[in-house]
Amino acid sequence: MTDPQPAHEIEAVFRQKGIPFTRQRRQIWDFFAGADRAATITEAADALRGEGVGQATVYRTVQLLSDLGLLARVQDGRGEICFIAPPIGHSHPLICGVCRRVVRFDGDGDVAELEARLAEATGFAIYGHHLEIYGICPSCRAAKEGDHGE
Amino acid sequence: MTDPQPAHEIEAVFRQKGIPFTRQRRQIWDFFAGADRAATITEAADALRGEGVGQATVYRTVQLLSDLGLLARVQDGRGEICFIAPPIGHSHPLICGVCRRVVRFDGDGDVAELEARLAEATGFAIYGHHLEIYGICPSCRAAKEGDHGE
DNA sequence: ACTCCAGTTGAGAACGGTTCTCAACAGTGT
DNA sequence: ACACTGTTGAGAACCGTTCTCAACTGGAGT
Ligand SMILES: [Mn+2]
Ligand SMILES: [Mn+2]
Ligand SMILES: [Zn+2]
Ligand SMILES: [Zn+2]
Repeated sequence: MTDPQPAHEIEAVFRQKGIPFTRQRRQIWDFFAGADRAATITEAADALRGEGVGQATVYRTVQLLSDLGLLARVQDGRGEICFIAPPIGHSHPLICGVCRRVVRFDGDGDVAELEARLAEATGFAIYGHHLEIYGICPSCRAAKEGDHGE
Repeated sequence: MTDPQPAHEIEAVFRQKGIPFTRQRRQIWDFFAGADRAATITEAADALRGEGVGQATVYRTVQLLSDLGLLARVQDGRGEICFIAPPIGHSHPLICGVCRRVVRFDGDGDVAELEARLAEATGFAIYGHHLEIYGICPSCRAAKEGDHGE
């Protein structure tokens, strides 16, 4: 439940919509799906530069995957915009502010009541939310304590 | 409780830290505090261009105010990065995806239990969160229905 | 197999938001 | 008045992102 969708399932989504799933698109998907932490577009472009994927294609494909709901945009501890391949279904990221490792969770139960109260109180028609939680992962905590100094 | 802090209270924060509260910094604060909706840095720079505030100063000051926790970064319906002057105390934004009007609320009660569960389950040391809720405000909804078409 | 064709790709140019430079300026203390 | 420190802003530089357009790809039709 925390593993991202394999490429062949993504390919099915593409086919169903009549969108070609090219070699480059697979490589870009694999880059994000294979990472256990959030990555920036620049990092993806750099990693795939030597693999026969142009940077324009990386930008275009990240945009495409985001539009299809197959990539989620988050921000790391320093406010950098990163992307992650979410697992099947709806979830939210718990992000390590140091190494950007991501653990997904489902927090909708907690937010649903809140949204109902807000809709009632404000008259807004609520259509979405954005919830990220930040922390320091166990291994980064250990590394920090090993660090002599604060 | 939903009004932003007046400039003289901000000035007190600056003084207490020994940071000059210049004319330009006041103008930039007033721009964000006076708006009832999220605004981009570019919009602030454009609005203050003729008022004797350079764009470099706008960027520097938004950075400074954010560092001091006096401005919050959010994103609008199209993913644009905007800033808002939060009211006294901790809160979260409910943002209209059409006009970017912002209503603040306190959702920490709902998130606290979730965070405790996550800390327990993952071993992360949680230090913060980012929660935004998106909707369409009553007036934009009315405008949309008045619109003939979907 | 050959052609057709709409969609995709990538090198490089263009673009535009953000940051940097540095000389002028403002404020404070002596 | 003077020195000193921090701020400001016009313009240049920077760099991440988007655009251009010719070459390419792959599927459909014949
Ligand atoms: Mn959710
Ligand atoms: Mn909160
Ligand atoms: Zn970590
Ligand atoms: Zn609205």
